[in-house]
Amino acid sequence: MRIGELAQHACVTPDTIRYYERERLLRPPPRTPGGYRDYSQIALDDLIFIRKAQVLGLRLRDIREILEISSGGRPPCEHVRATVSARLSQVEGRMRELDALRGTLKDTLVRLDRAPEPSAGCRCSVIESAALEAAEG
Amino acid sequence: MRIGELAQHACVTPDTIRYYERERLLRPPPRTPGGYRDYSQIALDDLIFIRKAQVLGLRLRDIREILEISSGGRPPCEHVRATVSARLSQVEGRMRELDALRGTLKDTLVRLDRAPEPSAGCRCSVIESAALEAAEG
DNA sequence: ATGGACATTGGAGTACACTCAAAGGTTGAG
DNA sequence: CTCAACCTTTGAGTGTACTCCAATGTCCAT
Repeated sequence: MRIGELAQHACVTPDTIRYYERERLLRPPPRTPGGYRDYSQIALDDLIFIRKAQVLGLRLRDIREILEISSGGRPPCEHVRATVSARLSQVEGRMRELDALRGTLKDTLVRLDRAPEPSAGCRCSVIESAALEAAEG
Repeated sequence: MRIGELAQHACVTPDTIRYYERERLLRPPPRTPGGYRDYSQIALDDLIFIRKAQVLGLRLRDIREILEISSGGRPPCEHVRATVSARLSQVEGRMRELDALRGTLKDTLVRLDRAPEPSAGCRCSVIESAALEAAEG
């Protein structure tokens, strides 16, 4: 199977497949006499595994580690659990940050509604009056 | 005031100030005979304005637009409102994405707890059994 | 043999806001 | 004079997962 066909089966582009190979997520396949990559069904399974792991929220770096462990013959389930758990913490942390940011943005909109008419020469009273610790010293 | 002093007052690094100049957020200041940047108090105000707008969740690109408008003599408040509002939508969209991802990750952890003992040769039954639409055809 | 679809490589570009390094010039104190 | 601390510029690197390009080569049907 050539790269275009494999790509179609997995709903990715050939560029993505070559990228995964460069990043060592897929092993380099054998080549045809003309130099084309020649994939087996196993390569399709590998590629689909990668996409599934991505859908679960794992990063390519994580997925590479999982694949490396399972190439070593050991089941990677324990590592998967740690990875998923770490990623969950990361996502939750990011959500907390975004939540705080959302609060600030909403508050800013309220203040903009209440703000006096803009005076000439001011940049923006609402931004100027924003709290900024430790920058005035 | 030289760049290091300005940087200290604003709690940023000299590199950041030069970066803002390259990105046209700060105007190029006059130079000393030796070629050093020579900042006024006004530059500090500008820099603090930028940091405040950043704390409010605006991007440098947005802030540059606001500064351009206010250099033109007009108060940028109307534009600020539109910018803040757009950024709020963006943040909320991102939060919805992350929330979905969090759900998937949590669900995966539950399935990992319930999973049978790993069998030799399996990569990871939980990942393998993940739903992946449109990739099997 | 000719044309079009497909493949190859290497390298650059995307978004974002910096951050760092190298190689050199300036300033001010001792 | 010398030394450290500071400054200059240019250019590249960070993280993420691709995406696109050019120039060239292969395959297959006509």
